[in-house]
Amino acid sequence: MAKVKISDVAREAGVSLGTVSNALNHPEKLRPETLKLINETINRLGYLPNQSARQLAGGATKSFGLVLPRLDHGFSLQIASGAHNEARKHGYDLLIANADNDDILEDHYLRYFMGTQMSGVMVQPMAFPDWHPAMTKMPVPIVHLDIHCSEPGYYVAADNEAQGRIIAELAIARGAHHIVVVGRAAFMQLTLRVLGIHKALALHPDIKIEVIDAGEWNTAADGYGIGNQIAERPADERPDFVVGLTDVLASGVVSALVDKGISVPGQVRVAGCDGNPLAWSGSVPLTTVAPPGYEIGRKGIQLLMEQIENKAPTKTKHIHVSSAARTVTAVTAIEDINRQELVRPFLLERASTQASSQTDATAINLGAYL
Amino acid sequence: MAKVKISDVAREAGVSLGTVSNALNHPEKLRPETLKLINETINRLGYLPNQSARQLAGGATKSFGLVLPRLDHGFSLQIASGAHNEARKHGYDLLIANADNDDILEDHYLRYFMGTQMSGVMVQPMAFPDWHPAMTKMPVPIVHLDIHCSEPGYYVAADNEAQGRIIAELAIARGAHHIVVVGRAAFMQLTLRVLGIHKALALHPDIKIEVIDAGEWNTAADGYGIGNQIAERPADERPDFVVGLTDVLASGVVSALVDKGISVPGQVRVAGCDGNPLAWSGSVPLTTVAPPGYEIGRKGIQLLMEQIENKAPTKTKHIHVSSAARTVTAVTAIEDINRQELVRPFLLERASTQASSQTDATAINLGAYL
DNA sequence: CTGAAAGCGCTAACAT
DNA sequence: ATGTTAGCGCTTTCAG
Repeated sequence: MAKVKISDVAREAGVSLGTVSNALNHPEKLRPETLKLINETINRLGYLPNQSARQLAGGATKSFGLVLPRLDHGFSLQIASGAHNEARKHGYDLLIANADNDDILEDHYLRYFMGTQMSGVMVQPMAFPDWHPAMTKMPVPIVHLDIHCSEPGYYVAADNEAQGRIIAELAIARGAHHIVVVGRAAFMQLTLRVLGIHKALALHPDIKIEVIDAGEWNTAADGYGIGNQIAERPADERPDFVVGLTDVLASGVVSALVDKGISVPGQVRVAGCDGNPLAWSGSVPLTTVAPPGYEIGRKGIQLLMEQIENKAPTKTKHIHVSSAARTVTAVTAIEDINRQELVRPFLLERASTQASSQTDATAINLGAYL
Repeated sequence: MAKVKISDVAREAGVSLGTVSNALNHPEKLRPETLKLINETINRLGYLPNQSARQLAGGATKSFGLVLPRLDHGFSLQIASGAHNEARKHGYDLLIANADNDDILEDHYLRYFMGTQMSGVMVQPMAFPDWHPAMTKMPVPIVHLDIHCSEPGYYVAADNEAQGRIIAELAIARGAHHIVVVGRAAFMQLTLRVLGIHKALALHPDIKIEVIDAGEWNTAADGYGIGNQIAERPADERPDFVVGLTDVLASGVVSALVDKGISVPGQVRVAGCDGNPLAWSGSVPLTTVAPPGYEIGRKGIQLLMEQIENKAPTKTKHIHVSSAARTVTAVTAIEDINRQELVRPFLLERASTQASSQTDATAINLGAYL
């Protein structure tokens, strides 16, 4: 129980405290034999450097914090994975906190990380983040994932316009003549998807496109309703390709269609648009466009590194300003950068749009999400 | 960038430094109005307590560390989830580190957490852990997950014997007359599974049981080989139920059987035994017995709490023993407890053993792993 | 409630 | 190459 500390090691090894510290932080400065002696002593005593003390004294930490909204979604895990690999590559540790769908917890961990003198923090914010203006000008580099935003800050997100474009291109490739886009473009993201679809289709004036902007919440039930409506049309007015702005919507459409005896993908192909894993679970595995979590995580760390490196000059080295003059508002010196990185999503084609039936749909899923 | 510190808050709020500290740690000791004033100032200045300093000064941390071997396996995520919820319930934070299948990293994070003055640390060790004897008597409560071990320490794992028993009971329920158990019981875990199977079957002397202990690595290829061998037997010597000691093995068996034109589960039912998600991806979704990750995570935190509470008396409060006498070997005072908790696994029945074909196999998967 | 002061264990100068 | 020392920011006394 008695904690072994650096001075114990020094005493036991018969060297000075500073030497042990050097053995830990600048081993190259020691004579190999001294180093060896010290390391042996460290192991013998089971000494563990007190990280808190190191950080307090040293400043830097060489570790990043990542706050995730949940751990049960492949996308977040991909982010964690990409972030971790990139961080290790730069010699940094990555600590992950699970906000568990709770925005208070999210905030809590965010502050915790910033207070731990992490070198940087990343967060995949919960839906509709309510930015503390303070957050923006925090003393620690921070990157927001999976979200676009015009506020100053660093953001990495999937390219929603590309998401739409990709799905439209698939429709074209599958020989669609009449496409119906389903869903209420209530948020920026969805609007961008619609935009992408239109852009891709602009090159194909022969293809008929129709947007059904019904329902308010983009629920599966909304999708089901729209699917029903489509099913009841005379065959020649029926689309041959339906795009759901979200996968939930699309899967509702599939259910309705199948219930009405319309074959998917035989008579109508259906695709979602956001890589939601639930897309596996329906009766017909749903084609979708998944955001590349791994890349987003990687990119996020890269932006963190960038901030760290640019900021390097800011050496606050023992500048003993008179206490009175220390007006904290000097903080505004931070440039109000807005940096947004978009990462291209990728197509996950499954049974709901396939030309011929294939059996390996599940394998594809696993590759993408596990 | 200039970090706001507690003294800044004190000055701005016109109170003393100690009062701000109290506002943070013992708010009940302050007059409500002072508290409010201080909190406002804290927000206004964007003050973030330096966690490193707090820990250094205060000792405790109210947070746990969890080292996971990987983030891409449902089991580990379940652990994380269960651990997180239980930790929050006790008012603790949970920080997760991903060792990424690298035992050096695992060790690194373990030490990191211990050095961070975490209140406790949990680890789901990589296969074949090579216990540092030191680890056992660390200054921080530690719990090992997903592993049995007779070394002193705290362990929470799935009940492997139950795992075998459950699968055997399923076989019985499905009317098996001739069961083949496939796999090399190379490790304790697998041996226990076999034991469980035998125990369950002991009550049914009419059922024929056969163990094929082939291959050395329990690979899918091994399973395939055994599957082939089974397929080639005359129909009356062929088992009607095959249990793979691991899912990988079982899926190899399924492949071989199907390739030889033997229907699964029509002619032969096959089940795995360890809840590996890959069990979804084969041509026939595989029945398996999954370890209850969530429960294991929960239980782990409970053991941590237990250690913390028992250890409470150990107040090392400023006992200024003479430096010379401070022999570190006093550590041995820790009782060499060996505490093992077993958690019962649960059956995930899928197509490979089902009586009638069902379609919701995927839904079951999602429920279990996402 | 204030003010002052003693550390917590370590790092990074600065000497030697 | 090694020893010495001044903090890092905070929590806790303890006496007003």
